[in-house]
Amino acid sequence: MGRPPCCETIVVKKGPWTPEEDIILVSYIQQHGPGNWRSVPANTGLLRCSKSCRLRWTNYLRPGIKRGNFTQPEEKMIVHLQALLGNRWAAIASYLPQRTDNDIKNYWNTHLKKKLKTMKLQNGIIDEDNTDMATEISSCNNNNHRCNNNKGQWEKRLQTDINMAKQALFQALSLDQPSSSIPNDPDDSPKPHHHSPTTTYASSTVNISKLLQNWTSSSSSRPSSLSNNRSTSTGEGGVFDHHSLFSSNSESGSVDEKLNLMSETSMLQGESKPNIDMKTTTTTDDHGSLSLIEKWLFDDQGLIQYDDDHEDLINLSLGGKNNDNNSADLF
DNA sequence: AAAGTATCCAACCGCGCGCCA
DNA sequence: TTGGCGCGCGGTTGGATACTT
Repeated sequence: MGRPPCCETIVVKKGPWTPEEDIILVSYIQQHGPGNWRSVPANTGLLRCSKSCRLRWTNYLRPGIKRGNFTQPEEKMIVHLQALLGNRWAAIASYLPQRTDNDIKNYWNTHLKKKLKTMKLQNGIIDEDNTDMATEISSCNNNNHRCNNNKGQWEKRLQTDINMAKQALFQALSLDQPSSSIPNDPDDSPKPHHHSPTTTYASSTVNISKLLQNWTSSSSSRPSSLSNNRSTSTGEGGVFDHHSLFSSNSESGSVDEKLNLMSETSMLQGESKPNIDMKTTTTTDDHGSLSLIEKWLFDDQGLIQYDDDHEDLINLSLGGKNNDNNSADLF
């Protein structure tokens, strides 16, 4: 025992993060790497609970995050995967390395759900909202007590299939390739999470304070909080919104420093997104059989050839009867 | 132009799992 | 073995913004 409670004893700040808090968090993570969240508030002086720090990092500050408009391929992929996995956003997000589960969840709830519903109606499919395959799977997932018997079984199959499909998917899709804000390891080799403090700009508290000074001096033009600045959330963004965060009245010197920080930050790319249980392994013999799921994922090449029309989407999500059959096989 | 309503999304909350003492 | 904690996940909330009347 002996682990002290998380953050119940200290006063924690809630609500939107300020740029200052962001930079403190980023610089700390640059030095120490993500993880050990409990120590973050203590070591940084942030009046945030560890959970909040982790959330802020994973959903907003983490390098490689793409924000704003979802592309058609992404949209289709989400629909497809949602039908396959249910509301397991973390699992879905593992297929879209640039998107956070929170982002995907939000996008689903605000856009796709509505879109699909509309399309179902247009197609004369009158089911009370939650009777499509996706929600069946989802509700099953969410009601373990009811579905336990099946769950273990299908999840095993599912994960085996998914692991196989995953790699193939990425190869086939080359998701959103360009420049993507995806981790930009020049040599594509994995990087350790931790970086030598001596080499990172933000590791210097002096430099951090310079940054803060710049913000303070330009406070008239800067938003009260990054997260409150809508334009940032829809920008081409990446990581945290460099433009707004670092725009200010940037004099040349500080610009370089800021850029340094940006590039250093992007070196943290190794930070892992939740991976869909790779530990459940894919043995080599698995490769022999393309599962139903995998076929379904790739069927009609919906993920590769993108028509913008609605029918495509609804086909993907509802899968017509084919998918129902497939799902029936699953369970 | 103002008020009301809808939409979006960052952040919070609570729960479950796995690890550790 | 057990109980507590950290972490990750999914659901929900609330404030800001956009749209409509």
